[in-house]
Amino acid sequence: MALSVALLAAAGELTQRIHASVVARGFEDLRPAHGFAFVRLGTGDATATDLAVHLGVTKQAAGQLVDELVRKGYVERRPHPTDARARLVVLTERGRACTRAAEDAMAEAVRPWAERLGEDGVRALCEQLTAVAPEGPVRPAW
Amino acid sequence: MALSVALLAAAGELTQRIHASVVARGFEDLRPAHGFAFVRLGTGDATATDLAVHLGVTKQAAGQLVDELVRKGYVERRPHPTDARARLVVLTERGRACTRAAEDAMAEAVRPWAERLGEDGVRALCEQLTAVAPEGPVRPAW
DNA sequence: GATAGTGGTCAAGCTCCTTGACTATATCGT
DNA sequence: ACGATATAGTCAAGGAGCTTGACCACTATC
Repeated sequence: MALSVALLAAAGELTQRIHASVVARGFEDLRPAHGFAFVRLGTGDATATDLAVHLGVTKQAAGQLVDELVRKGYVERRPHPTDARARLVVLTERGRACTRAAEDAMAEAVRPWAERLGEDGVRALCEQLTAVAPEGPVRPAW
Repeated sequence: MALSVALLAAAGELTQRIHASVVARGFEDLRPAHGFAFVRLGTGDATATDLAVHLGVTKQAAGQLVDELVRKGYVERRPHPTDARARLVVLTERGRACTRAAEDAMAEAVRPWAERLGEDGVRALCEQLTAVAPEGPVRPAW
């Protein structure tokens, strides 16, 4: 019980820290939700529909999100190599820079834990957490 | 880095499980966000403004949330004992029943961890997580 | 080659939250 | 005591982000 509450509170705090750090590095026009999109977009093989599935929203909502990220210069659309209906959504250089900032912020945020748990402890904790959410990082959606 | 991702994913998954369980017990007109409000309301001494601070939203938004919960029968407003401007927001019996359902769901969701970590391990993990978010459970807000 | 399925877009509407303005009560300073 | 300032709450209007529904273009299946 208390563990659940602590986990949710920690996740909320972690999200805010990451976001604050990303904003501080000059990416002021993003919200925390965009980070979850970037995780999927990072592989370079995502379509808008893939993104919709990953985020747990409709494909229309995903399309609007992509529009916004294109307008702000974080991603661009490219023709899909094998499917003329689809369009790949890939990160621009700015998008990759933002991704690096978020990764740095994440590493920074968990540094105290890493020091306390040690490398093996972190890996073990990671595996336990992953066991709960095997599908990878989806948008929390509350 | 991976730890952050795993933590966020676990929190999202945990939220969905708790919500699904609460809905399954007959509280179908609530969203996960309401749970964060119930945490603050449980103490019985909360005003709408207290709730706003706890959730990180404006007092107007908190007031609308309270209106909704009153309409659905989960809380009721009472005059504040010492401040004629303020009104206490307290859980009804239905509200308390829902809180118990959520607590059960939380305990259920972390049972596998409890078995694996042991009582001391859970407490230690709890403390580490709490160290990151000392303010208690606030709404994640992404 | 007809038929059903999938990727994407357009349009309308809804929900929840915001900002701004306002009233009533409380608190503080002198 | 009393005026100035701060706080609890409400009303109103607007906006961001999501939804549903309809639709077109292309793909896959038989």
